[in-house]
Amino acid sequence: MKIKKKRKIIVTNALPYANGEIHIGHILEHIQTDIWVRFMRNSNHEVLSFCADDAHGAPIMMKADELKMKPTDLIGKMKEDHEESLKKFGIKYTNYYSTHSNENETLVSEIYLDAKNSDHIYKQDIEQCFDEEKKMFLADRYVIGECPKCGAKDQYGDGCDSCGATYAATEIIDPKSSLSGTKPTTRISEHIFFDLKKSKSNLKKFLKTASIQSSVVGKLSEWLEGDLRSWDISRDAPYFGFKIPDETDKYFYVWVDAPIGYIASAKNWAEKNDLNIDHLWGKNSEYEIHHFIGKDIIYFHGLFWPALLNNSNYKLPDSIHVHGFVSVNGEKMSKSKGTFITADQFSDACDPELLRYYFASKLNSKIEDLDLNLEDLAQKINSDLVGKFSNIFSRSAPFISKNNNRLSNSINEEHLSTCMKDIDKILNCYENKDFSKAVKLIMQIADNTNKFINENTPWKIDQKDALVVASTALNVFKNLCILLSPIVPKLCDQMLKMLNINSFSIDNIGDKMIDLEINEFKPIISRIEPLDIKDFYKQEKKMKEEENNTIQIDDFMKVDLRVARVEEASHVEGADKLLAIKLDLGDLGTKNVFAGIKSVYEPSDLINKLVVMVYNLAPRKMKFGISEGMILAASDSEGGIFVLSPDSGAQPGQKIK
RNA sequence: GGCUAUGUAGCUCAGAUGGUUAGAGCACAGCACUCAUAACGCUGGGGUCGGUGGUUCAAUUCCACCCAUAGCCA
Repeated sequence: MKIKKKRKIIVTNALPYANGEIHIGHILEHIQTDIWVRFMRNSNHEVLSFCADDAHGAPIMMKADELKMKPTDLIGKMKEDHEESLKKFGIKYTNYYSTHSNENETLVSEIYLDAKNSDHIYKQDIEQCFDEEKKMFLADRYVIGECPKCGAKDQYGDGCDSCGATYAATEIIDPKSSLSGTKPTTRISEHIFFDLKKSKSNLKKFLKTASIQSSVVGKLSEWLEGDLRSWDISRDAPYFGFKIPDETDKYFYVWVDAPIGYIASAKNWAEKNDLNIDHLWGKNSEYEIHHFIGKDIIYFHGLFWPALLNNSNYKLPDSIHVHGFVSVNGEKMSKSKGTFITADQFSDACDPELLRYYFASKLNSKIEDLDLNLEDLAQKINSDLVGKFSNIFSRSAPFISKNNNRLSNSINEEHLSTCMKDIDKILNCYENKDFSKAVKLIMQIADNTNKFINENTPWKIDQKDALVVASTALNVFKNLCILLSPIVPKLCDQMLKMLNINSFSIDNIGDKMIDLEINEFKPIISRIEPLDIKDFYKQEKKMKEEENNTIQIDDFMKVDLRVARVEEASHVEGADKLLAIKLDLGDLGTKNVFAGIKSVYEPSDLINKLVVMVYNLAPRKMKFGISEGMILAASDSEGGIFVLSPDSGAQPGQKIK
């Protein structure tokens, strides 16, 4: 292994939007980033990771309105939920912040004014649809009507799904506001633009120097050489966002403050740690800036963002890592198709770490979509993690156990060095985000080691020699744990703990475990059954039922309630709370029950009282005898026990319904 | 509509700067083993490499067109 220079790295993830839950599409990106971050840290580089909730924009304003909440309350709750969901997948950031913050507002103003002072900002009137009832300008997607080209109905204001035409929302025929249903009027408004053309030569330079996948550079160059339109960065009030300095009722478009939110998150952390943001992100910072994003937001990160930063005090990204989308069982993720899976739904149904392994086993550095195939997932976990990886420990353990859990004092060096030959290749794959290749190579080592055990048949030879075979296998296993730890950290941590090792550093790969005591093996991961999409919704359905807690009449009718007369009542010797009660149920005869009402009622108070009894409750054996039902009483944590009593006239044995 | 990516065994993917029988893992079948969580090992069946046409001595690999899927069109 080559000793590499320690790098200083800042990593960001695309900011989850604060109007919905984290879903497994988000999770793919966070897992990709997290694996890379963990690997780089294990390789002794310094890595800071920053993320935040993207908290501004019209959709959030409207969602808050719909839920009758203040936008700030909505985004506060969302941020908590998002962090909670990510945590379940083992994803944690150096700092997870919000774009709705003082730091961000300051930075946005600063960067905007720098752009303005360097003459990249201008104003221009534009025509826009206006909802007279809601008193607001409408984004194109909130205008619905007939396509002006082909006449297709119910098309959005920005383009036609049917014929593919693009047009302005003001051109649409018979337009309606999707907010109020009214016909929008057209109004003129002055908007503020960022002049992208002026950044063309700088952007060209940026594309040459930054480390970006070639196909992304190709796409960006194509845009760059095309018609570089200016970027409309203002929105009119009402809008949930930051006010533009020196303007009235003008707000920054959410996409201006979103990427600046990366820096704001870093700044928030820096200040808490007595550091200056310039040290992290200033033009002369030693830190490499790496953005991980999905292919849908290439334009923003590849053109607008560096253009905006050019005239600021902050450095441009060193690298942009773009990934594809997630599909589920071959279908696009969609709520209507029932293939939409949220992070929480997944973690309720399946160990989240298994998804980390599955995604890793399919991730590469290309911008390809990745299909989550649930049968494939189970297969991969069962054969790789259980059958190959964990199996090495499991099948070696009995021989070690026979030696009081002490490893042999010599091992098969030849096998060990055979297993080391691809280590550098594996580390390179990790660094280049070719996780699928890394996983493949790691599993090859596991395969070889299982074969090694097979060929040496430790069950047929002397215990002394068997111990050497098993100890050799465990030495390889320790390395496998370290190699897999960025992908499945929890699993590897548990495995290494059994080996009394607590470092994931790749430096430990060379170390040998000889004549050491380890802990008794316990199986940690077991085979799983393939999941069905429906499994993700079961839990939720159950929760909903519990929440509403409504029952059908049939459910109620299952409980057979009867009027009963207390015939006898007495203290129970040795019982602190119970009274023994004999109930008269008319034609139904008598029943004996115990009731926990001693603290409030004297037996004599109860004689001849009419009460309500659950007649068909299964008899329950208690310390003092069998209770054949229960009588109903009201109480809560505030205290009180109030036995229910039917009005006089009710007859013992009568059904209550 | 334009652009981009993808299309290789039942599944998930690798690969070929054009050249003898196209690879892996899983699944399946047979054999074997019993240390291991019905795990591991060996052997085998299975593919006109999305379609059509072209360039070439030779294409699955290059080119054109088409089809399918996904995304982007700020």
